[in-house]
Amino acid sequence: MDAKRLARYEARAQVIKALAHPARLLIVDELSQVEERCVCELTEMIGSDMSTVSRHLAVLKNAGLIVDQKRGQMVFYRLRVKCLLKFFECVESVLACRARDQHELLV
Amino acid sequence: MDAKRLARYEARAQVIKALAHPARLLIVDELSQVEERCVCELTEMIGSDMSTVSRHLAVLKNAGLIVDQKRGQMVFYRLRVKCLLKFFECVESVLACRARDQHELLV
DNA sequence: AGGATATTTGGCTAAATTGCCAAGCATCCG
DNA sequence: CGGATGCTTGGCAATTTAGCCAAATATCCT
Repeated sequence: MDAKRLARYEARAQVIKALAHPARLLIVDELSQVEERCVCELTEMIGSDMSTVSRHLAVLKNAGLIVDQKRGQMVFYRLRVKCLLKFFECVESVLACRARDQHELLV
Repeated sequence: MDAKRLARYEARAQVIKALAHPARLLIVDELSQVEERCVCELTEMIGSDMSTVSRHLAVLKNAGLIVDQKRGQMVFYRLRVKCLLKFFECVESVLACRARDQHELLV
């Protein structure tokens, strides 16, 4: 694999890796529906320590998927790209396909 | 996060995690162009040990993204879902967005 | 049978990821 | 000022992931 091609796949992998966690998927899913959420709201929804959620948000931000905005003592996050729904449609079709095959095995 | 929602995000995360590696992205990219490839061809393209590539292929297969078919002593892999191109379009738009922002910082 | 080729798997080590607690920082309120 | 609130960061332990070599398996060829 030549250096240029490798660099491109590494850049893609970084973005995809940022999405590869249940809590971060919840965050992205939520932000695709409500414009913005503060850390405390997301922490409530996810149900783990706020420090953990803060780190998840940092991963998503670092990957360029979300942006933050501080207002008062709260920090609000929102999506930076809108195409993630198509993304998830594809993931769901993989899951549906897999479920169908497993069902056929049982018959 | 209730159990059902968690289960769904975990299933999604497993699929996405399978894609979150440069070598596996190369494999998927290649298979979106050429119908099928044997392990030896992919090993040649990636440039690491065949055992490593075989493990990457197992990850993708386990996630339901590719299927294998043995013919003679060779094993051929092909994509099981066709929607991955849309997937990558989205990733690319994230990267483009990020690049634009970084460029603006320099100006 | 016996050697060559293609692939997978076991075993190991190094590195990355995750999640919690505690501590730090900034902002608000009394 | 001083305490409370919202969030981030340092530090640590547990788990997962990645990649290599060597060994095992399967198929092909002679």
